[in-house]
Amino acid sequence: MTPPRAAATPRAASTSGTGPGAPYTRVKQHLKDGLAADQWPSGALMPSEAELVAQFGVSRMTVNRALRELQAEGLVERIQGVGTFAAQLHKVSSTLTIVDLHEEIVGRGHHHESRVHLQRSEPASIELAPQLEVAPGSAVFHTLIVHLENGVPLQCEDRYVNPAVAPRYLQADFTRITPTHELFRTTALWRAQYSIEAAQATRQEARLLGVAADTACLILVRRTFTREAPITIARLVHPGNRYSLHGEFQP
Amino acid sequence: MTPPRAAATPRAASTSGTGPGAPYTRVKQHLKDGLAADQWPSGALMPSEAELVAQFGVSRMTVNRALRELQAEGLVERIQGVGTFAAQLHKVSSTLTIVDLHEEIVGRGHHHESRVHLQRSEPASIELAPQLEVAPGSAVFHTLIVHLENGVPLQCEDRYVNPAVAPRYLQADFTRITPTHELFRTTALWRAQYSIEAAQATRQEARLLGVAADTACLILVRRTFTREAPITIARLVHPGNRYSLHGEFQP
DNA sequence: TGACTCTACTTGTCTAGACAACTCTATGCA
DNA sequence: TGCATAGAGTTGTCTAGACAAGTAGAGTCA
Repeated sequence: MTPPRAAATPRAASTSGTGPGAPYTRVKQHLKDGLAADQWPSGALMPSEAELVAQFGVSRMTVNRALRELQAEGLVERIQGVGTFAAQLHKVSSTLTIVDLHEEIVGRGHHHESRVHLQRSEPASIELAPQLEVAPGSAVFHTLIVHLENGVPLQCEDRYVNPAVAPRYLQADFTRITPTHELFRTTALWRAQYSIEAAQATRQEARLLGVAADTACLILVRRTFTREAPITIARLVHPGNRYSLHGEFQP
Repeated sequence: MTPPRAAATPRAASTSGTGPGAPYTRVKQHLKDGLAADQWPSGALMPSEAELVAQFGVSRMTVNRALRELQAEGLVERIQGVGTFAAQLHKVSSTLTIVDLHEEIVGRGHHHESRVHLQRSEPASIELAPQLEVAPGSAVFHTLIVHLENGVPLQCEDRYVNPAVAPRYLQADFTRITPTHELFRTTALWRAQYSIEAAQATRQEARLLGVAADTACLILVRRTFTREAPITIARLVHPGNRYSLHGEFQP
């Protein structure tokens, strides 16, 4: 016999039937939720395709697609002839690829909300000006936005934008679209430069994120460029206890 | 160039001289090759599913899978009701390049010193074994090294190595060369997987790094692979206040 | 001219069944 | 006891057809 399966909660009623979207997304989200809730600890055997077919009343191809995509996302590991297992880090996924946070959160089936704390034009400080290659004192755009996933602060985004590259930046409604999305839409990304560090957030950031002032945070500072000029410099602060970056590359 | 329109015998096609592996991988590779050869410039309309079905003599689901995976890889863009288009390559993956710490420190004109705290063979724990794809309890190599830059602890490197891939690993003198260098020299890196998080170091790590136990640290866990098997898993701990990762990518 | 509808084409998804490949366990035999 | 093998269970893949959803263009009508 194959290894014993964790006694699956007969939870058919809650998710089968009326989930949002296509059947395969329902199966996928059901498994994602279970993984997030630690229903299957790392390495545990998950339900087989046949069991999911019975539970959701869909065809095997549909279940197979859901599982295949979870595997591609690194959430599960599958072994032919053996079974499907919960992968190690079901914490949070993000690659260093520049990804739109909104799409990432929604992709997890969760709710994304942006709180815009600042959206205005400011004179460039003496430290900032060379970063954006503008004259000190000339106007630059500044936004300060906190992103929430299901109501929980996930990222504090402090961003300066070069007006020469994105002149209409300030007119966007950042409660509806993210700065990343707006800049992707209006500029031609050519190069990015990033630095990642672990440190304490500033007092203001800690307050905005709702964490203690001495919490270890993951701070990513990213500068992006068109072929000619800097587009933006962003300081992205994640509370370390609920976020981890991960990625993969293949030379 | 176009494969012969083999009649409905599905398996016949796969064994008759055409590319390796499953039909969907053949379709996928064919399109990848075409994209690499600039057969479809950025934004150009690519063959429809129906055309590929006719060309390869496979079912539409098979073609669909190939295209869906290319889309997931960012190589094509698909619009329902319109068609499939060659993508402009812009969000290519980031390179969190694996750098040899020694070269990095020396490159800064500083002095590099390694303190080897552990260098031995151990039985693989139940948690570690699947990470290296070895049997639990079988021997794995373990090194624990602290790297100092100009006498200041910069990184605590806790590393496990798969003996099947690097059988002579333990014979190296790690006061003279780094594990990264040794493994680069003796193995063929194919893929790497990493996760980055901000957290507190363990008590032992804090002691080895000479920092307070509650210091925010940048922790990078990296697993590397040859084409066949895991090479090593390393936990690299940097005191957050004196280190930051940085990188750059250019599509 | 301008607005509308109809049609052809495309992708998105699902189904029910089939066979292949693989792993693990239990059984039977020497 | 030790080994070979059969069988059950699992994932991997493919098929042929179906309907839904979306787009673009041609044609129609006021």
